[in-house]
Amino acid sequence: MNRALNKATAICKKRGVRLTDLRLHVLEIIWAGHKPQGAYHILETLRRRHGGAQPPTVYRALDFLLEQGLVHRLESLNSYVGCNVPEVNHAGQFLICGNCGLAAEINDNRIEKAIRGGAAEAGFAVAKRTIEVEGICPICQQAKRAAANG
Amino acid sequence: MNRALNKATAICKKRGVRLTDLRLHVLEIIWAGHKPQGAYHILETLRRRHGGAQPPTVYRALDFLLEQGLVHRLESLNSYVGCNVPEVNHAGQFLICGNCGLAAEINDNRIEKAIRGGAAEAGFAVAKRTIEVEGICPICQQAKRAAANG
DNA sequence: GTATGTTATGTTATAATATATCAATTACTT
DNA sequence: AAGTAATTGATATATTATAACATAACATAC
Repeated sequence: MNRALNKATAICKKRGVRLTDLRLHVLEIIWAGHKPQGAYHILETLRRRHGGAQPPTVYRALDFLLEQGLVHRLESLNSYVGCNVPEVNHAGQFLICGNCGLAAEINDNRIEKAIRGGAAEAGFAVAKRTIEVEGICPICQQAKRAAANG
Repeated sequence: MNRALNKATAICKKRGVRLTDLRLHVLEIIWAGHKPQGAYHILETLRRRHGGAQPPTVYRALDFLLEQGLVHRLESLNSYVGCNVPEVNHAGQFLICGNCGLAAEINDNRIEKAIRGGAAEAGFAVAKRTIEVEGICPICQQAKRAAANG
């Protein structure tokens, strides 16, 4: 997490954009959550240190962080998660555990290729991809098996 | 569209589930729209023939239609679109035009395979897939080129 | 054909997510 | 320091979705 925040600071400096206290704080809240965070949950947490925060406060910060690729938005959960590789522009592919709520970002080139291929066949110029797979993560699978056998 | 409604009627009969007037009406509104329809837009339209309709009226009908695979939900648009192949259980893959708003469903096996592969490598048991690609459809691309050249 | 359970709908209220708008402030540039 | 642009504050409201409870329609057994 600290690595992520340091990386974010460095990237913004390099790009000449301003990672203000507020924005950094929102990013910190997202990372600290370990799971995708909803905007209003972020708002609640933010208010502990930032009294008068309102929905636009959070959404603006999120907009900035999304633009800079520092977070991804999960469309199927209406929530936001930190990006591990913000230095490279990419479309996130997510595996979301329906049991524990964890969202793992993967970057599978075959998926990316397959999507580009499918879109190309339809003559479609791709701008943005939303790839979200919901299921059960290995840890929860094992826990369930253990519970069933115990 | 009539074909889609007839197909839906047949499927529901076969499955022993009730495609009531209300549900059929909602399905009809979705197909008539030609584009993904938001729940509240559906509600508005529904009220023309069904006076006291309320949000739950629509959402319940949508739940039913989704369960039966007669419509898909587009997570990135919070909206709903009819399914052309409701007889087979499948995950929809969508190409959404950011210009004209049309959503084309494709069923590319390479994408499906790539996703299964990526998830399997992570030990993830897949339950649901959200594959939505936003971009520009061929028709709008051509229109734009024409406008640029004209 | 009436009781009974089940499924579907009506009705009211509210939760959850997101944006518009305009004013005030802060930071950057010269 | 003045001018400009970017950021934040503040209020209101739009949009999407569900909770909760009452009633109606339908099906089945008796």
